[in-house]
Amino acid sequence: MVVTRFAPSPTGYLHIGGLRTALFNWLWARKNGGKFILRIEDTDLSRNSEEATRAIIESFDWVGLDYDGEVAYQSKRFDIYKRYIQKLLDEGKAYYCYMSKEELDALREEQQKRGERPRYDRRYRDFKGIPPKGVEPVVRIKAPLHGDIIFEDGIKGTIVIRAEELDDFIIARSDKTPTYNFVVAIDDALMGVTDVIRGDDHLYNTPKQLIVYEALGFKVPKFYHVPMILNEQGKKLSKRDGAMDVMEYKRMGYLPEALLNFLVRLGWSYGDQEIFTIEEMKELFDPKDINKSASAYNLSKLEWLNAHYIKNSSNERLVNLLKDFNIYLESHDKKEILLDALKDRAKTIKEMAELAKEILEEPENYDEKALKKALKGDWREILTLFLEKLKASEPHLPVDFHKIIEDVVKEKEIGFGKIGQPLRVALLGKLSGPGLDEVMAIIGKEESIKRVEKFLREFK
RNA sequence: GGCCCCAUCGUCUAGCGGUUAGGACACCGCCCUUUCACGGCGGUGACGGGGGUUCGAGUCCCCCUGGGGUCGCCA
Repeated sequence: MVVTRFAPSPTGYLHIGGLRTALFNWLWARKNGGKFILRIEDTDLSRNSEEATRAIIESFDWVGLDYDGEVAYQSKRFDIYKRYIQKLLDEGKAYYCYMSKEELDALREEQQKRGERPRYDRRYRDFKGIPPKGVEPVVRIKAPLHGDIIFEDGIKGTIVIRAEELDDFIIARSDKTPTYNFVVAIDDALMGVTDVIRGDDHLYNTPKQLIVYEALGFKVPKFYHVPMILNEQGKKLSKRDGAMDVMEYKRMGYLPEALLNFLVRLGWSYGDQEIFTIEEMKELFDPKDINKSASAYNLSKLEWLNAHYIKNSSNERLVNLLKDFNIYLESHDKKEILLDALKDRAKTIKEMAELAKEILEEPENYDEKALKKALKGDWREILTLFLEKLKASEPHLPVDFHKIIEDVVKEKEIGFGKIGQPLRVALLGKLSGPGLDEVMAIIGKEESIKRVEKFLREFK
């Protein structure tokens, strides 16, 4: 059975890079009918926030990622870790180190000055004497002194780290709390995790965790280190790059499946396919196909995908989504026409809401450029004639309104543009938007008359 | 700086020794059209550089260059 996990530290919202690794893990587990575990890495008690955990779960809910079992909190498993620390101590595979932080800092500084790699010098590794008083020791694990640590990364290939690059890293702080590299290995082993898919900033942690696996005799999982996501400039993604928080995408009017589709294609591909339903992702995804190089985030691709998914959304769903942007269409009798017209031109739900507003509400002002184009020739005459015919009929559907426009065009022997432009500005205040017959059908005969009359009054 | 990883159009990518180097986004044209979009058609545009190996290299090897990661009692 395949067991994967997403193991964030609760230090803030879930960002899109995190969501992508979560997605990869989730897909792999779901594809194989396995388990996907959500585990909160909160061993550093001073940096936790429940808020952050809630934010992560909220994001999961929004995009539709589910996890198996309860959320695991490492802070609630300290007794387990303590047993293993004691075990290693008893077996002589770990030891107390009485070096203070100050001493350590001094040592590091000195090494740096000499141009050496800062590393603990293992001075307490085989310490037999009397420990110094007043120092709460940390526990360090005995890392191999020589040789190579080798592992096969499912994405990067064979990784070789020389033992000399590692030191006896701390597995328990002086306040007795266990550290990350230690608990990760234990939890992954105890929870039966078979495939670890994580950011490649963890690549260097892997040999450390391997040391723990080795010391405890645990079975080693398969590792996949996925390259990071870069910003649009090809630099490391940071808070300054705008939308990092997954929930921000909801607020901007993106559909969860668009975000997921976008993220799955960042670093992974399946031939020339661009559009993937969740089902297709599950069917086709394989972590071994993930690229080795980092990929840059690009918003216009996301927008394109979002537009695609909006186009293919049911109007019923759109009505619901629009509520978040203060557009309430349930009881609007022409909502189908409105939604169908807007679907093709909105890149986000937010944009769709804005466009809807522009149609539903009488224009407050008229675009300058649009006016210049509209107030030409005998526009007044044309609109007046149109108004006359509009009042004399009972139009409901777009075709009905179209017929009226057509009549005017025929009678005055003009092109559609001659009436189209002034009428469009009168109705919408600008030159773009859905077809005029549709617009009028949506707002109705009376509102159309009202807007044209107002326009006629305003511009003599 | 040490160690490690990476390198195809602007961007996401296909390519797994023999291709006119393909697709997508973006961009630019044309068509459709009462406008703006949508859609359709077409176009510009890439193997970072240098050495090898080979009959043949985007594909394999080495070096350089350029990016990135990491060197915590953070995760």
